[in-house]
Amino acid sequence: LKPDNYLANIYKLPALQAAPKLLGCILERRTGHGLIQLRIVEVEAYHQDEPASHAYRGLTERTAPMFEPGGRLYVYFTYGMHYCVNIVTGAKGTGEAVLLRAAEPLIGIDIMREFRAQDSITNLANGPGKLAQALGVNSTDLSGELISPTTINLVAPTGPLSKDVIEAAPRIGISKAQDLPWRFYLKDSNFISKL
DNA sequence: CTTTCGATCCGT
DNA sequence: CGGATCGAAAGG
Repeated sequence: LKPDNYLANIYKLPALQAAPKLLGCILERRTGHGLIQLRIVEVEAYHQDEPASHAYRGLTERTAPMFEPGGRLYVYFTYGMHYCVNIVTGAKGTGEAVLLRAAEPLIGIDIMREFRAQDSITNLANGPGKLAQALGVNSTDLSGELISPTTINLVAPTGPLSKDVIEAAPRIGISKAQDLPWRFYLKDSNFISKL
């Protein structure tokens, strides 16, 4: 499979299957200040049949992007000050997405330091709000196309990850469905949220 | 219409 | 552990 087809097939999957496959993929964005790249190390799956998901109560103006075909972005604003970035997956009409929780900075580190007002590399994108801020995401980026030079791009890893470097655990910061182990992260990463 | 509370972060 | 800060969703 070519890299593009590789990702296109992941976008078609249900969020629960797509989530672990997005680990190791490279997130990139071209900003006015230069190129930013990060390696995804932690994600969470959400879908409409489960009460912790924004899509649980059906299609609303806010959650509409989750019901679009896989490959778009679902960006939401929360706690009065933070943005979070999701990759929508699945077919049109199914409300599901993968929350990007943490990533390892690779390229454009000084740009991210500026966006975050933070010097420590391990503290640039080790949380969903921090990750969005490191990418320079704001209200103009709500629910855009994923594959576009003006928004955010995803690049497949050089090779498939072996299953035993991935850990599954309960999701963070939710009050419902806390038992579901739908959070996935790379075991050996130093860039996970909640160190 | 009014109230509640969140897929968070940071400083204490 | 609590404050910041605001919009979506729940409640009356």
